[in-house]
Amino acid sequence: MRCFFTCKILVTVSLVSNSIEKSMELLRRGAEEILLEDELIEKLKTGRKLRVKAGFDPTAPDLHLGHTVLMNKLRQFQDLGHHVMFLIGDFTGMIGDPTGKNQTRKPLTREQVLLNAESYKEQVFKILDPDKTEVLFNSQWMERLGAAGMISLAAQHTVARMLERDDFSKRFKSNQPIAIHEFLYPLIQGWDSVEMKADVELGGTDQKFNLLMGRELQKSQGMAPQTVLMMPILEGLDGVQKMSKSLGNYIGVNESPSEMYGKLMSISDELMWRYFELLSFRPVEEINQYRLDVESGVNPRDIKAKLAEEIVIRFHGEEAAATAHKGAGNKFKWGEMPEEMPEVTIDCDKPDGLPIPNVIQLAGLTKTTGQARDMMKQGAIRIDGEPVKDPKALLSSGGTYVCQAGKKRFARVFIK
RNA sequence: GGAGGGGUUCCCGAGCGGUCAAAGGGAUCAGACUGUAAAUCUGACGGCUCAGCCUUCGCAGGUUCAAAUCCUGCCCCCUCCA
Repeated sequence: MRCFFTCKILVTVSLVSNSIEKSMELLRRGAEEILLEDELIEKLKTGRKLRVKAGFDPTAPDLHLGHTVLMNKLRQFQDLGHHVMFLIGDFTGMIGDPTGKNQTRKPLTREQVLLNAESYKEQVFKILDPDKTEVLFNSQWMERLGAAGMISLAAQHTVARMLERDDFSKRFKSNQPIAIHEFLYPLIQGWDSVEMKADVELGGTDQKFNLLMGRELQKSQGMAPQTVLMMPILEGLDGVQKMSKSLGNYIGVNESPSEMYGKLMSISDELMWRYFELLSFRPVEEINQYRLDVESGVNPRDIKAKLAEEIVIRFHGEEAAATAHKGAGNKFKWGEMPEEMPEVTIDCDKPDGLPIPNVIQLAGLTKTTGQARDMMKQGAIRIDGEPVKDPKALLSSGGTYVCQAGKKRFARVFIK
């Protein structure tokens, strides 16, 4: 806005700086840290297409909303006309990024990596424009580097500096193992930046060390160091730990509209603001207004519904979002059943029928019959909507029953 | 290569001959409450044909009426020295 007034005086200069300021405003949104910001501004001033890099390990084949935080930022660069390079770390994937890990990762096989990479691409293009995105694999140059190259790369850094890194030093201090190859990971990620001639690299804040390594290596190769833009890590449904598949606290981009909607509605009120900040495309002013609304008594649930709707639309379209709303509706209240539920047929070999705990377990509603028994004691098991507490009660063959374990898990069971 | 410490149920972590399916915490699941929330309270949390039975305490043997606990060998991790 400041620029706006100066425009009147210095027309040519300010036209440029005005658009740069606008771009920066967009790029800064949600970003945790930009190293170095002035450097980025200088790069933008040159007016050339910047080479923007973001790398992904094809370790887990399914993208979740946490990944999209970064994608959204990439998309913004793309919209500003820059060159987005989507790097699939097929080579590094075989090492496993040690970031944030308190133990050594299990390496993936080549087949797994390639398979995951394919599915990655597919999902990524729900957000990025495929025509404007260059997809790269780091095996392309890493294989060519060879053992000798690897050693000279490794010579660029010292153990002491590696141990400066928080997760390494923590593991080191607490006597957890660190395998040698894990030290190679940041070096390779940095080397990718050299090979890709990256002007900017995006990554999560947990990637800081790896991202900065790119700068170091680029400098040592006589290149201008890349600007590093870090996005915060999205918390998972629990609101504490980062969203990740292995923790099971995620919302997958491929999940059904009603699942997605339901999960978004189940996040805490506190977390909702965080999701707005990092996932919503709504203007900041609008989100601030929501906050004020809630403070003055508006039910946070209704605001949360707006968020859920926006996200579902992004991945499934308007129409699906409308249905998601209904489908996810009052699913979790006692007495109301979802329209759709898994149907299961169970073979019964006994003349009297099957005990309910066994039916519940066989229908996949609980892992074990013991768990089903425990839930029965608490009145959490319902058959056709009626709580049943007797673990010896039988369901006879030939009948179809709506079985329910807790509020969320349903199945329509036919007993043969 | 040498010396020492350690591997317990999803995770952390007690136990160190019987009363141990194994304290406590976390995570998880369920019930109440509620806004499909959080917080809180309550309960469950190895498996089963469940008032009983079966399988677990790095792995394999052994001692004993009885072992997570004692002995032997092996595997793995960590620390210090070289």
